[in-house]
Amino acid sequence: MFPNRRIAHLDMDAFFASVELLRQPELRGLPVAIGGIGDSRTPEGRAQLLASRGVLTTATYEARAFGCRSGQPIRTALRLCPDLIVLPVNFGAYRHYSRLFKAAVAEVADCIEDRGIDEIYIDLTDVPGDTETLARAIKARVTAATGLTCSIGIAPNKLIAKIASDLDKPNGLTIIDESAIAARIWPLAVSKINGVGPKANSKLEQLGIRTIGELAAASPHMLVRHFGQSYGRWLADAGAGRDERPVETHQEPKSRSREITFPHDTRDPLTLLSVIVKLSRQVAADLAAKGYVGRSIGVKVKFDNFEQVTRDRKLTYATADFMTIRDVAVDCLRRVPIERKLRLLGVKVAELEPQLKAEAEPLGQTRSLFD
DNA sequence: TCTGGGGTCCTAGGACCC
DNA sequence: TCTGGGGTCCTAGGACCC
Repeated sequence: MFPNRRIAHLDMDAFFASVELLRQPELRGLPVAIGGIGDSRTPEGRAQLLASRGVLTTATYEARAFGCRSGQPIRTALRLCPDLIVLPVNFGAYRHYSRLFKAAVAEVADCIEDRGIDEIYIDLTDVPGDTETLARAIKARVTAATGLTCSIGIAPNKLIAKIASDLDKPNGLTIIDESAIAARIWPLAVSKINGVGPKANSKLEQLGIRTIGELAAASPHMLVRHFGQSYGRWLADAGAGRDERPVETHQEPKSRSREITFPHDTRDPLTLLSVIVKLSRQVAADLAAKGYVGRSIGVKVKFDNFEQVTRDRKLTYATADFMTIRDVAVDCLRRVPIERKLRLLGVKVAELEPQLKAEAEPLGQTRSLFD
C-alpha cells in the first residue's frame, strides 16, 4: 500500500512550439505549429508542406483557436488556418530543453519518472514542504532554467495527477486530494483517463458510460464481462481513482525501431530493398550508440489502404550488427505478400539487453556444452 | 494526393513438452 | 485411440501513448 502519496505530473506547455518561440520571439502571438520539414513562410517550404504527408506535432494555443491540433495532417491545418506558420521539427533543440527542465525539477525532487521528451511524474511524498509551495518552486525553477512554462497536477496517484495536470493548461497548477476526486474528476469524460483510447471510449459509450463518475458507478463484473479480466478490472480501478503504480526512476529500453513513410506509395523491389538497408543501418547505429543488442528483428509494412502487417524473427543470440539486422529484415519482408503498394516500411530490433551482457554470451554457450 | 515516428503492453493461437 | 491439462515459447496483431 502507498498511504498518502503525493504524486505530481508535469507537462510542458505546447513544448516544441514554445521552444521555437524562444528562438524566434517575433512569432509570439501568431498561430504557429511544428511539423514536417519545410518552413511555410517561404514559397518553396509552403509548397513542400502542401505536398507532404506530414502531420503537426504541436500547435500553439493561437493555432488551436483555428482548430489546428497535433496529429493533424499539415495540409488540413493550412486549409483551416491559411496564415498558420509551420516550422520544421528540430529534435536536437527539444532534447536540449528537455534535459534542462528535468535537471531543474531534480533540484527540488529527485524521484522522477521520464514519460518522454516533455513530461514527467515526480514523487513528492518524502519531500518536505507544503504541496502548493513545492509545486510553485518546481514551476519557478523550470521557467528560470528554460524560459518555458509547464502545467502541474498533484494527486494521490499517477492516474489522477495526469488528469489534473490537464485541467488548467497552460501554466496551470491543480492539486486534487482524495476528497476532491468526486467533484473534480467524476464529471470528466472517460477518455480523459490515460489508457482509455478511441476504441474503449466508444465501447463504453455504447454501454451508457460517458463520464468517469459513470465508470465509477459501473459494476466491476459488467466491465470484466465486456472488456476481459485484465482491462475490465483496470477500468473499474481507474473509475474509482485507484492506482498504486510507483514512480519508476529507471526503465530499460525494450526495442529500437526506425520507419519511414514514402513520399509516394510504391512496390518497387529496388526501392523497398534500399530503404530496408538504410533503416537497418540506422537501427544498428542507434543500438551501437546506446550500447544495446537485441534478439528479435522484424519489419513493419503499411499498405496504401493503411492495412498494417508485421513479420519478425527471433535469433538464438543478441546482436546490433548491421548486416545481420539487414539480412533478417530482408528475410522478414520476403514473407509479406506484397499485393498492393506500400505507404510505410519499418525495421525494429526488440528484446534488447545491454551490450556487455551479450559479450559474455560465448562463455555461456561454452558452458552449456557441459550441461 | 487525408491520416508521422517512436515507443509499451496485452492477447491469442499454434507448437512443443511433460 | 476418440481424446486431459498445464506450462512455455514464438509469432502476429492491436490498443494506446507522447
